[in-house]
Amino acid sequence: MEASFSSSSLMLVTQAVTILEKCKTISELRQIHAQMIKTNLVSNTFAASKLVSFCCLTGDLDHALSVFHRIQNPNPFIYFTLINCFTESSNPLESVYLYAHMLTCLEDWKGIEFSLPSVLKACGRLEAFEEGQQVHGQICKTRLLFDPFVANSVVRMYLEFGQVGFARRAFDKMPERDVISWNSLITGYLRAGEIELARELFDEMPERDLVSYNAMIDGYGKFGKCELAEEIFGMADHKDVKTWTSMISAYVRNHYPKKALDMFGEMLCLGVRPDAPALVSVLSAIADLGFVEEGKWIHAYISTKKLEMKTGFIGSALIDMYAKCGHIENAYHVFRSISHNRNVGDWNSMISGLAIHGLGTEALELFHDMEGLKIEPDEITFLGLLGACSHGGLVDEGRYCFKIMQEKYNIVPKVQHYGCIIDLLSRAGYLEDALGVLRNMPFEPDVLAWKAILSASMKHENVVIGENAALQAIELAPEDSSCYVLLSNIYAKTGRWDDVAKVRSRMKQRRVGKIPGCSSILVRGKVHVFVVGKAIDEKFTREVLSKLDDVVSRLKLEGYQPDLTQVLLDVEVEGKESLLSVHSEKMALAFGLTNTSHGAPIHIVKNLRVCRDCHSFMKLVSRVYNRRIVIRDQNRFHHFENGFCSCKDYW
DNA sequence: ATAGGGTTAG
Repeated sequence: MEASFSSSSLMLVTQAVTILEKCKTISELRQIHAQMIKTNLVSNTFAASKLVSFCCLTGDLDHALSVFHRIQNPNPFIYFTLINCFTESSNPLESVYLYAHMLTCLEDWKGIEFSLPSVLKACGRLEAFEEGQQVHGQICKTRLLFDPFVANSVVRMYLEFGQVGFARRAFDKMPERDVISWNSLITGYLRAGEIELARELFDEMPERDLVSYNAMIDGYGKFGKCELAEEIFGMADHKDVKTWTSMISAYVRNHYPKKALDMFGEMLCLGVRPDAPALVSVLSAIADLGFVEEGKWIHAYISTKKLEMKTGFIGSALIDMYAKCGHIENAYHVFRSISHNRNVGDWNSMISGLAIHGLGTEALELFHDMEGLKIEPDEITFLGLLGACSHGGLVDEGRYCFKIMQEKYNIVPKVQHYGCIIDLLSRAGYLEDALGVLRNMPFEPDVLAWKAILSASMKHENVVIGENAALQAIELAPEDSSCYVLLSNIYAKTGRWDDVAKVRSRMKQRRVGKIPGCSSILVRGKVHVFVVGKAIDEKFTREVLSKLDDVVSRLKLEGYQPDLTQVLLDVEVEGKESLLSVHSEKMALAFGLTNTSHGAPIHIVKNLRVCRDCHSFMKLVSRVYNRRIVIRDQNRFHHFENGFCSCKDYW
């Protein structure tokens, strides 16, 4: 039949291919296919190959395969097209079959090397280690190993299996190594946490390109080695937006948000255009700092550059930034503006945002909408929801979320989810129930679980449970100062000053330092930072202390009595009082009162939890001075207005 | 056809 094709059928082939190229839908494709069968064009290798590629493009893989099996002399390229497609499909096994088929059917193996990276990738996706080794074996027996793409793909496959040792051996046996071989292995080591080995390779490699530096910076950042990341960053002569983003996110991850923000500024000065990942990481730094002005600038930048909010993380990063800067309405505004293209991350950011503002009911409503739209929640959604219930004191709702997460959505709770539910129950006063969950969960209780019980015991004045929880927490995290502080709080509260002293000396012995409380406030575009009794910029200290004196006297007229129960030291009442009155958030507030216009809201960010005395102090100030005060503490927001706090004194 | 950066989380 094929032999009888003449110049006129060649025209038919050309025609068919032209039509195929214009074809848009699967049904059109099927019509063309039918036509090709009628005219026997399917037996023409070229036309049929074209048909196969178009089927692949449209994702109709079954169809592609059935056409393929009728091709009389398939060439390596058509195998390559199919293998490539199947590797990325839900059925990567087919590409291994096709590979075997190819080896037996093709007489001339020229061109098969193009398929090998895909076949190796398919083995990786199938977690078929032995098959992968077999393919590797075949490669070693041929000249294929001299193809850099093939040899590098072998390394890549072993890394995907998590077999760094095998990858290293394949790397060592490569006849030639190019920069990609080195980079692959370096990233492999970094992902496996072998950062020293990665560095050795990095130092050893004959030539480096940009990717080598970027990979090292990112790898160091992910393992908490900011200084080393900085070293590599300094070594890189050329930097692109990924180099900068790697360094910025290293800072973000290791809680140096200010450095991250400065680095972003430097990048802009050098004329490097930020793309979506760069903006997302700087937004996360800004969220940490609570610098809403900077955040608004980024938001405007995104709008003018028309960067897509529907794909990727831009939407959720913006929502998170506004929520963490205390502007929950702006967060909601962004959330609404992307109503047509929301992904689960956008919902999660909004739910968690509502949670930290104590808006539990609103978070639950949002979840309800989400369910209505059939958007599949994930484990982070439930962390947000449980947190929302916890902050809002919604015990039954929290229990319900914990239940449906498992029963309706088949999500196996992680230790964090148990932590949330323990926090929820204990905070609401169900200390015994919380202990029950802690004892029965399929994990060893971690520090945070015990700390949840501990702080709830403080709140509900249960010394016995509290003391035990504190001891457990200290056992698990002897370096964490907050556990000692809470334990000594318990003793202080019951007047057990000897025990307070013991805790303090144990802290000294173990060289555990108490993290100093620290509050910051943004005034006229500049951030001012305060610690107990002083301003970091010392020239403000006197002014602030004297203002604070005035405020305290005025509040006392309104019935303010300092709550001394939370001061740890065994000192005279007067000493306690003076210590309490200069807590960092009070300092920041006093500064805010004098330096912002009357009636303007005051935003403060604090690194620790706000203490009970500061809390009642802020409530009174909000009424007496008629100011809205927004404080973000370690865990959540407090909105003070007209004598009340949004947390309803439940925090 | 093989190598590099991003969100939400007790």
